[in-house]
Amino acid sequence: MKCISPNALRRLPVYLSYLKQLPDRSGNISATAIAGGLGLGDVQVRKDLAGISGEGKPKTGYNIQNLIDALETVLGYKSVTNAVIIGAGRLGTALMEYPEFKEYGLHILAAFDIDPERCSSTPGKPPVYPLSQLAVFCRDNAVKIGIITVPADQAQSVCDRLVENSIHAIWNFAPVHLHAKAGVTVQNENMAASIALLSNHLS
Amino acid sequence: MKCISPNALRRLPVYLSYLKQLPDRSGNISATAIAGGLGLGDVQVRKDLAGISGEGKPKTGYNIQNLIDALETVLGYKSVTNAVIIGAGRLGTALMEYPEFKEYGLHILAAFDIDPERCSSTPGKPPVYPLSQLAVFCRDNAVKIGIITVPADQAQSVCDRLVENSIHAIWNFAPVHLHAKAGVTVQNENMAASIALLSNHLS
DNA sequence: GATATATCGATATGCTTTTATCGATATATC
DNA sequence: GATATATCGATAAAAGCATATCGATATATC
Repeated sequence: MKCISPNALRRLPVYLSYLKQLPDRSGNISATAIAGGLGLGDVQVRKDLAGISGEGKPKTGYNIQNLIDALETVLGYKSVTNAVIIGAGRLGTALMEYPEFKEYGLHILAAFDIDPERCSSTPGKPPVYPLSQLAVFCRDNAVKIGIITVPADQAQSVCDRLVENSIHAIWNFAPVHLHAKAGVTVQNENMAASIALLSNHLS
Repeated sequence: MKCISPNALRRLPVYLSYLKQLPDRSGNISATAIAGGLGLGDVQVRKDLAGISGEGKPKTGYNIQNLIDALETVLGYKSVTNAVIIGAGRLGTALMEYPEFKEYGLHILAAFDIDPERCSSTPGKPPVYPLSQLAVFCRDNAVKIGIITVPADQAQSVCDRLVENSIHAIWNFAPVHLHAKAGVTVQNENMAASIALLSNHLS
């Protein structure tokens, strides 16, 4: 597989959601049209798509359905990735029920919390287990992604614990910057950074 | 004011939270130490800090408290920016009560929703008004940032409406890519992109 | 069938960001 | 006071991204 640059990878889901929003998905679409619809440069779109599709035709563009398929495959939406949530507070439970995750191939198997009061097992929702069961659960269920929604001061230790249990992809919503050994990807969902960009623009 | 690159700007809040976590904030710290603590390169940290502080001394580093002050000033945490939330659903209400925003100088004045059932006015919480009152409220309250937490299909029209009301900084949590005319910054909080980066790393 | 046009893919240019290198300097040690 | 060391700031090199340009090609029009 060709290597896709991180920046391009971030744009692919944007293309995908744009294509899925189209009223008519039969027929073709050009990179120029996608770029116009999203407010991006046409060359950039073409280059990003060239990396994953390779079936663009001059004058006509790309077959929309094939492009959607290719994007979903590259983005892993067609396969299922198992994940767990650590921290069943307000944000954790909100994410547990976030309907879009299914579309993205992300399957939340369970959540974990130190507080026994939060542990529960409602039908139709992912169960919440005590944190002590994390290690066994990860080993038995091929968990690939750990989602951290604990308070800031506990986040790094939870992160370490996930890494110990062979989880190499971590998605952190706690307002701290986590890091882990090489080979482990940590995606820090940084609200403060977003605010910084916005307020910098205002001044 | 010197211009800070967007990437550097995203790192500044990370430095700030690292410094605030230190057990002892008196005394000095070197760029090398910060870099080590965060898993970044020392040159990068030094360069980022040079852009905002300019008071690093060889051998000793930076005065921690001064650095915190400088970071908070640059990031706008010392001044207050007024914001409104459009969409008082689950995510919207979660953000309304997100305690970190205060720290970041972001003041959520109110939320708006089309559903009258969601409109309310509880003491101690930001009020939720009908969407029809948005224009007047924005004009009267110096609102600078609009936070969008409506469903995907309504997000772009809400965005356009905010722009019409002279709001030039928009923070979008709906799972679509919004865009606006030049001069308006749109920060798309893209969950799908984060998942893409994680699952790409796994494969 | 010839011509025109939209669009692709590739190559090249320019810009931004990161990383490396090096002299200068503040403190510590002898 | 001389020497050693950690660290800064600046400059330079490298890498990564975005944008521009151009020939090639599929379709449409005459």
